[in-house]
Amino acid sequence: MPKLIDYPRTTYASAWEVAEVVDDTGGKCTLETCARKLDRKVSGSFKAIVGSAVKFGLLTSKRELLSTTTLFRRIKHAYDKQEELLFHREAFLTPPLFTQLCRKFRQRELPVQMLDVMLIREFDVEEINAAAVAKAFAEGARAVGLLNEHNTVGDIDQLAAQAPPRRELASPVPAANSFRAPTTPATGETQGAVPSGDVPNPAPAQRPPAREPATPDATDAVASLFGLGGATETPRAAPVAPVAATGTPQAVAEVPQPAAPQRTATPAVPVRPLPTAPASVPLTQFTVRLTGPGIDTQLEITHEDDLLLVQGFLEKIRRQLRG
DNA sequence: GGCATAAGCAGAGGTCGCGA
DNA sequence: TCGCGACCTCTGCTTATGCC
Repeated sequence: MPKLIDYPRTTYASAWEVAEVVDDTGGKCTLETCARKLDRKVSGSFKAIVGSAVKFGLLTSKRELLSTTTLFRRIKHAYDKQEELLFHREAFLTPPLFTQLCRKFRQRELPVQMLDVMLIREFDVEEINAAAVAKAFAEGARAVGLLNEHNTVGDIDQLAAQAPPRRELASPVPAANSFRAPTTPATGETQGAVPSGDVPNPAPAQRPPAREPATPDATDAVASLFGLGGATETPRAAPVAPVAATGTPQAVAEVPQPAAPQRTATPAVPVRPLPTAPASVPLTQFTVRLTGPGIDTQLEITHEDDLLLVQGFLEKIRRQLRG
């Protein structure tokens, strides 16, 4: 097997399309059959879509045999549109990376233009995948109602808490979500708090823990750019979907986090205040301020390496200008 | 014989270059 | 930008080997 990535590289819509085709064939079919039904070949790009469907918890894939999951069937057989949207949301948040992004930008503006940079720097997303993953996230979040027209990310916990009690289908209790990080009694997290259908559920020890941000502390300059340093919440591998299989909406098993910032008062793009006492700035400290669409912040340069970051952002801006 | 470890192999799925 | 398809990578399974 290749290096496994735990984030989808294609859009939720394309993953859903593949899952629907599998469902049309009776809930089970081979990769080849699925491709044929979509008038496509079993190519690398098609495998990427199937891989995304698996990562969204819509399908399972074993030995070229694709099967729909309980989560997919829940969506398909939702009682009403509201419930359908709720389950779509659950599927969309199955990849831990997407959950972390939603938590990170909870009720704040998603820096769409810089999202790929953040994915690379903070979430260990491969550079070659970053743009696709950023697109997949933005499009999917919009589709499931987690991102509004102002690019503000909804509060996934609040939305889930508002959800009506789950009306179970007559199906077995779904297995614990394979994408969730195993929980430890020490942290009080509940393992498999999220039903995700029959997604393959290898022993937690066999899977890497859900991705943690590469540099969750306040020292990450990109995080600082968006006011997401240590003072703000850190994305965790906490479970996402807050609806328990027993039918009662539950609060997500949050791990202890630093005091949450005043979310409602947080500007879309937080601006770090300019130093009020320039006289106290060391002679070796420089500051670069960047303002523009979706960004208004400053970078403090105290080390040669910081210049690389500035160069990266300038390059990004250059690409935007060339647009 | 039982267990631990290494080696070999198959296959899933990600990567990459190319073309439409 | 997207799809194709060859190629690459590496996990998990099976088998072989060595040690007790």
